[in-house]
Amino acid sequence: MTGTVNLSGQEQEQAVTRKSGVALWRQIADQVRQAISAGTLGADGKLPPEMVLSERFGVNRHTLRSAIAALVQEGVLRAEQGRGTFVESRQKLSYPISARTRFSTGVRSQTRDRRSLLLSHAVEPATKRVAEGLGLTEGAPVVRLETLSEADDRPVSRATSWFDAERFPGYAEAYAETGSITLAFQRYGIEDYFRKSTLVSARHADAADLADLKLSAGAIVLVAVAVNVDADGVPIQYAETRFVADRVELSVSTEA
Amino acid sequence: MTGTVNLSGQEQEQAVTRKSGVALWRQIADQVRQAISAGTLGADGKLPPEMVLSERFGVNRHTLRSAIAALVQEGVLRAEQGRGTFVESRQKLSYPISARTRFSTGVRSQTRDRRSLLLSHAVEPATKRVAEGLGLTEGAPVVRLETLSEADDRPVSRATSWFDAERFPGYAEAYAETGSITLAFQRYGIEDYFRKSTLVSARHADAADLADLKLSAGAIVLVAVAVNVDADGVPIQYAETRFVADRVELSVSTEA
DNA sequence: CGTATTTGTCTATTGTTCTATACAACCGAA
DNA sequence: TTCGGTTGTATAGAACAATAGACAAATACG
Repeated sequence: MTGTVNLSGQEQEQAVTRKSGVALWRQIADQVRQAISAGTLGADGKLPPEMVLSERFGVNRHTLRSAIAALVQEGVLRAEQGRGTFVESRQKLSYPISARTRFSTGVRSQTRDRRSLLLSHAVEPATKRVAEGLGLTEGAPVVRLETLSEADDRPVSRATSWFDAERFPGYAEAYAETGSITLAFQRYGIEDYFRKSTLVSARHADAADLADLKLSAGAIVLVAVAVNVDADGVPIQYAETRFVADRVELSVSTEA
Repeated sequence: MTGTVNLSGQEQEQAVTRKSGVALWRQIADQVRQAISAGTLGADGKLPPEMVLSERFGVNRHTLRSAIAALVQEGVLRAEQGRGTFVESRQKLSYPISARTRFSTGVRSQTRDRRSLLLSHAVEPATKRVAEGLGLTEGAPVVRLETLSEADDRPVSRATSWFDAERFPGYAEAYAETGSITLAFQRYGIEDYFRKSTLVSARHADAADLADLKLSAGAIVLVAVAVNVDADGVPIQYAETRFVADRVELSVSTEA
């Protein structure tokens, strides 16, 4: 039985690990960002002075300033000389995952402005993984969509979707015109569809996602690999979505 | 429309970001570990030579060696002088999340040996967050359990659970004797219970979790915050589980 | 106005990370 | 045994991260 156990992992602080791959300023930036999300730091909209925080984390003031600078760069904090450092944005978006999951609709109430951008699209042969997800044979033609979602003018997710190119020819154009997966499906006579399965994992963002999601190196993404099926249970969409872990949580409701 | 888009984010490689908080060797270690999990690297059990990998990632051989050293330390790889570097363990555990989620049972078929350890326990007043989860008033006495789960002698998750101390007096002892949440509940007449909700997020592991889960600094944990309810819908357990992101994925099934 | 508080800038020093080059040790096969 | 391929070790310099101390600039408040 250990003596010192942190209460919950979300309510603790002041725990940095030295000389091990991740710079102190980044560890602190991550913790501060998280504490702001949890409301345990800057609940009144204002951060404690740099001297106080640097002592609390046990680092030099300059190291702490590097962490704050990173968060200012991200738009999480705003520093004003002589006045203090203030919280600029706090809320985490909560994405519901259920049989009726439609990412574009679930978050509508939580944010003012939500947009989806089509970055690129292509028709290509299905890889083994995609073929399995869509129930096709490997090498069958599929439409690939690369999309970016923003909320309040800040990127929140980056998705790659695949569709059966034979069943949904010109899907990319349909999506581009409607700006919605649901509306594009309606053009093919699909009035309703369901989320069959979702695999959730987490990892460091790769270079491409870092750029698209405007993150700094070392940032974490939540990865959701999902299969959507039509009313007959036939797979119609295979998608991998990378969410900015700092801004998003996935809510799995399993009520009957 | 960008021209260069990586196929899926899981099938790409060779993308490190310089001078930004996370050491190159750690970024590479993360990517190699991930590629091994995905089967895109070392599928034949053997890794490409250090020279090949270092060129592929665009770094010095020594930097790449640091990454490999970290993975050897973690038990992912095994290096043999003169022969090469070999994959030691590969599989990711998949944890199902549904109304019937019982973490201890879902993974049984995927692994030979699975154990849960009770690290510590205590009775304490409920924080606001815990009280809300359990439907109690803030400050009401709750039992807190700190547990660690291992599969094949390697830590996979670290959980903190809270229970109503008035309804479940001595719950910690019941758990210690049975080694199971489900069996412990049966002592209080609860034959069945359901997962009401699960919030999934991701973050860097804090110092305490790094130690318990035997991770190196900068590692990522998947965080699942869950509420279990009894047959009447009354909350009986509030839990926060941190999974080692490199070894675990969460599977959300939403079939009707 | 004057003072305390707070963020911003500067210089210097030390330790870690990354690069570069070279060579040793080991394995497997000709 | 010899040789090519591979991992292991050593050394030195460049770039970055962290510490330290001092002071400037802006704000808030009496």
